[in-house]
Amino acid sequence: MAKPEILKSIKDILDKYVAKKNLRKTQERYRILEFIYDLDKHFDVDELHRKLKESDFSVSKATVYNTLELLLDAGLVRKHHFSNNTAYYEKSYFNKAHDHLIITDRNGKVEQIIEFCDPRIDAIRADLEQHLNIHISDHDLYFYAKKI
Amino acid sequence: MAKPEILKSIKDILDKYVAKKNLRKTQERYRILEFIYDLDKHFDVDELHRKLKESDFSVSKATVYNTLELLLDAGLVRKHHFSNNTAYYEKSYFNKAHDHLIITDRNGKVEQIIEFCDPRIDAIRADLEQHLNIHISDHDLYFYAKKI
DNA sequence: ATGGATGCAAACTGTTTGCACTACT
DNA sequence: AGTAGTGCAAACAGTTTGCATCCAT
Repeated sequence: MAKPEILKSIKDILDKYVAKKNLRKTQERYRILEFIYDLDKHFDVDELHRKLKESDFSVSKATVYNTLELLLDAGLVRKHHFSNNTAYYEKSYFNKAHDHLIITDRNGKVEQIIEFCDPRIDAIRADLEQHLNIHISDHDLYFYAKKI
Repeated sequence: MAKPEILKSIKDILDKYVAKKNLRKTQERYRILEFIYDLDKHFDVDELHRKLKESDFSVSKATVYNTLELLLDAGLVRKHHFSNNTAYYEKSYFNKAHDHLIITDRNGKVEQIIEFCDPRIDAIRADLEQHLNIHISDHDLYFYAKKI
């Protein structure tokens, strides 16, 4: 179970987001948010949908997609595309920006994800922004290693 | 049209690859390879298939997929997953390893791709390899900026 | 009570697969 | 001649969409 103060903070963020956008405070949105913050690794939509079903709270896949989209926009989750065609998500609050080392098996299936954070990325980013006179909103850095 | 010496080199690489793997030297493989090396930007499978059809040489989508897989394994093309569920490809020979700045419109649709290369990535990679005692085979670095 | 959100199923898109036919070796 | 490779269409997986129903406001 996520720590109570974290739970409070993320609900608060969702409250504000929902209020600002004039959306409704549905059970689904809050339950899915809490559920995600109880997970400790990256997950795909199917996995989340299945685990929600296994828990007491079952929702449709459409709602999972909708809610993830909303949480993404609210900055409460991050979305990743590793080197296959499935999107992966992870909670993002109290979980500072980071990069990934993806370890796959021989077939390219994701086996393990190691997170790290390196300040040199921000330096590259700053240089790019200055050099091209643009604003970079985000980045993805993935290193790949194959399991022997 | 790609420079003749480049054409010669890439055909040579494919020749050797095909010979080593005991595969056949089909028209399709060589024509698609040449075609890709005439393109100057990233492309997805659909685009390549369409452009091939528009040119004199039409092949099936299955063959496009098969051939890209083969060229990928031969090291003649690179494959990317930007922040959507389509795979993008690009020629890789005489086109040194590089990273990407993806500029999208408000809807997240890819508008422009700027390539760059920064040695700091290799430094990060080397540190990771040493620290975790693994071999990193590859990496993807994408910076994202939205068109105003 | 109103209409935004959900659930379900159908549609869609990118990719993979199976099988008859073609053409390299 | 033998069989890897191709073309086509059907199957698949992940995601999106349409519409009837439900429930937060």
